[in-house]
Amino acid sequence: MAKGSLREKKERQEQIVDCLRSEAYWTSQKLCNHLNTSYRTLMRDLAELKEAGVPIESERGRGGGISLVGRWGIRNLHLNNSEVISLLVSLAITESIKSPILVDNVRSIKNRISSAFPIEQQQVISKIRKRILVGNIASENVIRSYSPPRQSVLSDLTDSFFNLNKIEIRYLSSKNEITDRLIEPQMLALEFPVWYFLCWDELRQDARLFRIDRILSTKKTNMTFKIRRSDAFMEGAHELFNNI
Amino acid sequence: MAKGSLREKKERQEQIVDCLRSEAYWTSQKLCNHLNTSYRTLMRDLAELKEAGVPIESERGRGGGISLVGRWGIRNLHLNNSEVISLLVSLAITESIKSPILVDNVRSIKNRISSAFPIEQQQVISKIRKRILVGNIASENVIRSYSPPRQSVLSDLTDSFFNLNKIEIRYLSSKNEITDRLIEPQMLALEFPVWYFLCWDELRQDARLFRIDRILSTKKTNMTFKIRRSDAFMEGAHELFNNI
DNA sequence: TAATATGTGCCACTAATTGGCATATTTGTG
DNA sequence: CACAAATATGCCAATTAGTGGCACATATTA
Repeated sequence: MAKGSLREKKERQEQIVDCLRSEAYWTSQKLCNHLNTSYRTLMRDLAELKEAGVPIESERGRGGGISLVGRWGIRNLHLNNSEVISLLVSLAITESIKSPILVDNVRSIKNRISSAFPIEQQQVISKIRKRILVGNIASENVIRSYSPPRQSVLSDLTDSFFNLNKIEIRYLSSKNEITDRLIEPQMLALEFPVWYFLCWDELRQDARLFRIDRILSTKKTNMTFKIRRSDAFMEGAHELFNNI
Repeated sequence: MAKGSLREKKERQEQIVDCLRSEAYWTSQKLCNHLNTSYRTLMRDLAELKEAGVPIESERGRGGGISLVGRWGIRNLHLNNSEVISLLVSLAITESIKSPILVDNVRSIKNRISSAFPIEQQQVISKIRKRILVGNIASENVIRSYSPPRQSVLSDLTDSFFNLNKIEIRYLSSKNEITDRLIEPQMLALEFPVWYFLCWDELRQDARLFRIDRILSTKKTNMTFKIRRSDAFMEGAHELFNNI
């Protein structure tokens, strides 16, 4: 390549974004100087960055210049499956709270995060989102009777939920009766701060609701299950819950 | 460059990551084939990607291969100032709920998101984080008496909070007395779902707590203020609140 | 109208990228 | 233990993608 180019293209483009982030307004001259690069190359870089989706805005004419719209950027954030879900659930919770300080932003962030993933992953994420519901704060009664569930029970259940594995549970009903069940954890619902599993009960061949802290113990199985139509699990609860 | 190279480096490296995300295991041969590139170039790309922080793992020897650790990736997510804060607040809220399904992930995501920003921004973010507190769910009394604040009041207050501008407010005290005050919104605290502003009250020259839905109206000013030591605003509340 | 910005097409120069080859190095298997 | 299958690396010649300079277009403001 031509004279004076020491760093490589990629690095230089990152520098440009960093510059634009650190100060609100730049002119191309100032940037050329700062980066020690030619005007022509700068303009090419800017064009490439814009094409790549970096929200760079430029104003022509006297008093014009170059600026970055979202001046805060996340680069290269690698998350695993359950971290993505946590992130989305977290935003959904915040949204459901209708906390005025945040609510405007939260929805758009949720969508932006979702669409920041590659398309194939978006479909997977979207499927999981449909299986998680967030409602209102639980009633005082429920909150008072709520106790945090055991960690092992919890991880078994979430595994089972994500991997679509049937699971055996020992459950303490609200009438204080202990029963053993084989269930398909179809959906998850949150009524602050209590989680419920909306399940298909194999033995009773019907939909059942299980409060997570009332599940006493679990036993994994290798049997898999398929997602059922959500209608059965929602029965008039549509107004109470929202998908994440 | 040498034969058969149609796309550019950057694009090819993105393709590599996409491949690794779409399937759990690849061998270099398979990747070379798929990308129509030479082995040598592939290895160089992999090295570069690793250096750039992409969590690629490779196992040598028979049965070895190349894989991506976090197979879900966000690329190029551009957020503005308040969106970043919303995201972090949202995660903090989730964390404070101690919702067992998420709590393990949430803390690590929070940190990963924070550190995914350029260093200069990390400092700014960290300063704001110190000014936002999250406590427990408000008491039933408070929840019952809570009404969502007016949007205009809200946006004035958040502007004032982020830009460090003093602001005049008309406040309805818990004794139902209406007073006018000039305040510095130093900190924000959440007791689910109620937000409080921890402020320096100019006229009374003391720290005061304002419940957001009791602020009747606001009037912006151009006066700026400085962050004060948080001690005055916390007074024994340290155990009740956590920074986001 | 002049001054000051960004945006673009063209072209020659060249250094950064590429691919091939040889060679380590690691690991599992018969 | 020897062999096979994988990743990892150094070197070098070929070449192309990237660069910079120049001229010109276009937009905006004073």
